[in-house]
Amino acid sequence: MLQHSAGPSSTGLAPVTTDDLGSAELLFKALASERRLQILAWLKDPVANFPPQQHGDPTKHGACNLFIVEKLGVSQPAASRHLKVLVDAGLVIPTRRKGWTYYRRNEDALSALADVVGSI
Amino acid sequence: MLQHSAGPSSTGLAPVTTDDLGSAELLFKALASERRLQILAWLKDPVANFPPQQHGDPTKHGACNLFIVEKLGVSQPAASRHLKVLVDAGLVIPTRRKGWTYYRRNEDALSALADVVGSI
DNA sequence: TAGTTAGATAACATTCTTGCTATGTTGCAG
DNA sequence: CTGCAACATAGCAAGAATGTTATCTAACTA
Repeated sequence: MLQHSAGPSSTGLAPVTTDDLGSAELLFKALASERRLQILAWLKDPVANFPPQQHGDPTKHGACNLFIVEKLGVSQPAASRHLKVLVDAGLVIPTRRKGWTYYRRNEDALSALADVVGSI
Repeated sequence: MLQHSAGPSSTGLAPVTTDDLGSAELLFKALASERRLQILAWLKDPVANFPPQQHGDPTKHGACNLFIVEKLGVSQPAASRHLKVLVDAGLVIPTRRKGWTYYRRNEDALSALADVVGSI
């Protein structure tokens, strides 16, 4: 079971109720940032968008935090907080392995977004 | 910040390019507020959600500003600014008639949201 | 013309967001 | 154990968001 920080639920999937304005707001807030949208776009294809990783499978666990930091062009803590926003919204899944942390898209949550938008 | 100044277009339809992170950010910012989501939800059915209007056709032009202000429970200027954010994002269309202003959903723009979300 | 009403704008305070630097914390290497 | 690398957290400053009250403008009405 993939478990991490203080996500809204222990399943890693955002508990989206299509008529719950509060959780919809949380999702939209996470998306309301060009940097975070950029991260999500990059994570669509980690292999193409990031340097080759020696240590983790990009297609399986996602891109290494370091690469995201570097490509974002902001300080490491700033990037870290952006990633936390995405993780807290359930849109991205972190994996800690050895000394590194990998991030990948949560395609289930991203698909569920369509329902949320459809309910607006 | 991006350019936008006047309303995105005189047609009332947002110029959404699905791969433009900037305009997607603008849309999500507009949606990243429980109050504004609430307004959009109410405007789905103006007749059901607002008192009867003597002066404008709710189904045609939307709900009167006054009713939205009152139902939101915030001051008139605060509600006015929320509505402006929605209008600027192209999600809501204002109609000025006589002394009143009516607001209705821009269903075209709201439908286009699905594409934006699908492109994330 | 004067008064009233709808609604936008101005000015301001408070809170949230986002950037930074500095410092913890954790795990691997020597 | 000691040092280093990866990354999270703390603390702070600047800008944006959101609320307020006060004011301005436009249109209707007496």
